[in-house]
Amino acid sequence: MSERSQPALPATAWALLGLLSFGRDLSGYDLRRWAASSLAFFYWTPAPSQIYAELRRLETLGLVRAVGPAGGRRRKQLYRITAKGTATLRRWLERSEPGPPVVKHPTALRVWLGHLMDTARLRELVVRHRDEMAAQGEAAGKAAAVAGGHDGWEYPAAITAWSQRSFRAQQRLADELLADLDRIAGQRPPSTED
Amino acid sequence: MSERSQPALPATAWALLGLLSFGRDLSGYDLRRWAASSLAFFYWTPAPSQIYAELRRLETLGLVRAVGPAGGRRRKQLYRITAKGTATLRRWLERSEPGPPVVKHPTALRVWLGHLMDTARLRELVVRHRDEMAAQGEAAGKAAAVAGGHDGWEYPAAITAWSQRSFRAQQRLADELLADLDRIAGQRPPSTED
DNA sequence: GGGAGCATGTAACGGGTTACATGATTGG
DNA sequence: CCAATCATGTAACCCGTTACATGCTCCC
Repeated sequence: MSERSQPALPATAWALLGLLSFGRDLSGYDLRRWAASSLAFFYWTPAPSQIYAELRRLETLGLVRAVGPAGGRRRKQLYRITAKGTATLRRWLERSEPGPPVVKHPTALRVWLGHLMDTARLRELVVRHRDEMAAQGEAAGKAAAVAGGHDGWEYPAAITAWSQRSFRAQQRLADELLADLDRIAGQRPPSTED
Repeated sequence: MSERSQPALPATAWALLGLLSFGRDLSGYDLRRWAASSLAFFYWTPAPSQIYAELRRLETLGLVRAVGPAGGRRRKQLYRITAKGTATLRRWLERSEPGPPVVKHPTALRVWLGHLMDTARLRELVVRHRDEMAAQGEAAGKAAAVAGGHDGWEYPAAITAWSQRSFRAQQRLADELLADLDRIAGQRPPSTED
């Protein structure tokens, strides 16, 4: 028991353990899809190859265990979290510091560099971003509805609802930004104002 | 002129060119600090070592040019964007597709896994997140005020103002999430409700 | 039987981080 | 003169992506 500090696993490992912590047996493929439709809203989706690689590592560490294909005949390797895996994840959640949310917003970057861009194109990019946020909001809403149905899924339901509200907020922010953009575009050209 | 498609530079390169596109001569150190106090709000801050490495690459590509230390005696290498650098950046802004904003939200991840956590600790994490958003909002507000002063900085001013509003929105979202958390915590234990 | 989606993987690459080292300059 | 900050860099590492390969299974 000299394992005082955590094994220092990469983010993918914690994400996968988290997905498995809800008690289902899942394949790499399942994990990818589920991550894409829930984790993706507030965290991130690892590439498939990374998922499979990480699953093998977790297995050698004894944090997950390969279980026989449930359905039967498909060549589909299912994984189940072990007691040790749950304990490790729980310890990580309790002990590690969350750190600040990381955002990387390509559209905002372009607005920031608006002085180098065509104003019409810039505006169009922001409009597309706003529409994208609306679409994401809908997707999150569906995920929230699904999670809300299950017993014991109160937390995923809460966080997907939060995601939905977050996307809606970003929609509004994009609209406000568009107003600012129009104001700037109206002032920039040698205008005949006043 | 066979350079039809972009040189496919990494994100750091575009960030640095962007910082330099405002016309000032900057050192690696300056770039780091300025990135940390503006770009960081909506994009990201590369590690110092990465900045210096990338600057050398940009120089060999002829996109930036080393200029003599302005102040004089300090051992401080300043860089200036070249005409080719501006043209390349401009072309990238016009041609490349922004892609979706990427968020990686460690606190949301923990809420999502709330079933493995102590409710009091979870609540505390969200409170800390909210306070952090408030602090960031203030920082963005200051950056917006600075940018608002300069002529020709309308776009940075707009995007920092947008950042500020974004942080405020996240504050509110965190408060709503706290309410949800309390609701869940109130229901979970074998309660005497009704 | 053939195509669409399922399912798992390999190999190469590089971007970015972490940790560390070094010296110069400034201010008390 | 000493400490703090400024300023630049090296070296090692590895996570994660991209591109590609493979075969299975279902269904028409």
